[in-house]
Amino acid sequence: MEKIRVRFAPSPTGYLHIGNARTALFNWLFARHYGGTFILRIEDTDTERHVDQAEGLIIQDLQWMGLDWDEGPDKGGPHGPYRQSDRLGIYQSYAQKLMEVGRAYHCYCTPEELETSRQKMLALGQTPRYDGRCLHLSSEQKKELEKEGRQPSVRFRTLGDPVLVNDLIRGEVSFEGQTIGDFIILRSDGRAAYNFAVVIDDIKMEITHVLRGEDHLSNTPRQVLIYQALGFDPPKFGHMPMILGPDRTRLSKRHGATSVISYREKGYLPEAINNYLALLGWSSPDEEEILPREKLVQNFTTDRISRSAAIFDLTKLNWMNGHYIREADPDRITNLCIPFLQEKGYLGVSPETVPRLREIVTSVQTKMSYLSQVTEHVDIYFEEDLSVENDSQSWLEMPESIAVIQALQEVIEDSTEQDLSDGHGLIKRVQKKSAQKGKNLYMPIRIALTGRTTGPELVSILSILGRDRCLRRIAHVLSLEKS
RNA sequence: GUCCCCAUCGUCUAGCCCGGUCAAGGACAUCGCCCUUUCACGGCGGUAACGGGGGUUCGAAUCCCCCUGGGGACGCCA
Repeated sequence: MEKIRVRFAPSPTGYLHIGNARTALFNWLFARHYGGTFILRIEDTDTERHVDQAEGLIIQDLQWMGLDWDEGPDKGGPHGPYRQSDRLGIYQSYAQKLMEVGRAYHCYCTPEELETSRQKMLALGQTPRYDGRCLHLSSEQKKELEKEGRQPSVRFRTLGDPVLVNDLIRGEVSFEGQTIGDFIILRSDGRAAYNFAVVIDDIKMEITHVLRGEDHLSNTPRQVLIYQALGFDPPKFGHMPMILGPDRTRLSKRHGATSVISYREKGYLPEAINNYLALLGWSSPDEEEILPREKLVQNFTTDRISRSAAIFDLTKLNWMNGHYIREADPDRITNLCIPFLQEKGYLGVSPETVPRLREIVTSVQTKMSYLSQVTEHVDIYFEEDLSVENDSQSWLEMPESIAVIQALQEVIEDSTEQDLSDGHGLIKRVQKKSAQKGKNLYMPIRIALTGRTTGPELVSILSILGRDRCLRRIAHVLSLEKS
């Protein structure tokens, strides 16, 4: 069997988008499953939309996701260069070849002229397509147009025959030849247009499989035509279902966070992003949903990619991320939470000055869907002035509760710091002293220490807070009662 | 408008290719119960879907056609 070679070809116009991330992931999984080669190629022929930092950001995101490539602009390889802007000469020589065999020609139309003709056809209810007016220009006419200052672009010449695309996911798809107009392969400034550059690159880089979004399906016949005109076999195509927003339109900024980096910054784990994205348009043959990356690699085949578009469901991502957080090593989670705690000002000058940081974070590890939520849960350890919430208030109106809190105060006063780390023993003593048990015992303690009816386990709170802060809070709550 | 793709619970999906084992399975969400000093986690259970209409067939979620609905493409963007 031939060695599989696939590529991910982003254009550096911004952050790595969730949809592109899934494309990258599927290609990577496919390559790794079959022991093939995964190539990163930068499609930067669009100088207008080019963003300087974008390539680096995209590379960072891919690395964060753990999608490593075997050939690419940063590491080279036998089929480089891997940036389209460095390959312009290659495209031009192939365009020249097409001109020589009569499958491409100069077009002198201006973008404005093309736009008006497009509008006209649209108004007539026709498929907008180039009318071929420059195909039969004589050399005199060309000279005239060039005198006007027009720089020609190069158009591929279509023949009107239907085009068959054999798609791994969709099966045979046929396109009417008449609906495909002659399209531009080289712009008037000499840069290659997308449909041309991809084909040339995929040929030169010996790409065997092209897995991409369904939005590219209707481009495919154009590309197939180029392969045929050049005498090459097209690679195998697989057009993956789109990812849509909750309103069933293409996922975009107005649906909220759509860049990988925004999820990273909110504290999503790469394994959760990978796992969730894998399930958008693909399912495992064993029907499992929690799939670590090795399992993903092992189970991934294109025949289990679905055909219908999928809606990006943040709720399920949150569940899955929460799952991976719970499963993760506490030290790792602690480290990942530090930036959020610092930003909130909880860590002072340096994380090391906060004792028991690990216990603090792990005491709330089961409660988070994403790591930035850590601050909402650990405020009880850091905020000095804790207000008493409404539903806690009614507990404080009961004399029994106050008695428990007073008992707690006395017990802690008689305790050492060491005793505080043995919360069970300490609470037992409060129980004896106050003669309360169950909720009536624990709720007042919780409220005295945190001002709330919900939170981490009491024993963690006791030991994390320590003797002094416990006493301060108890005194505070009791003083509220008296006033 | 034209071309192309798609159509199973609210959402992601299994099943469809090779029709009967599907009174349609799982997951998220939701509801209830249990566990539990609280919340969360976890466990158990419930509600919930084959878009519509025609065929073919003894039998259709599965095959065919039409309709409807959704998406994509139609650029000197990728």
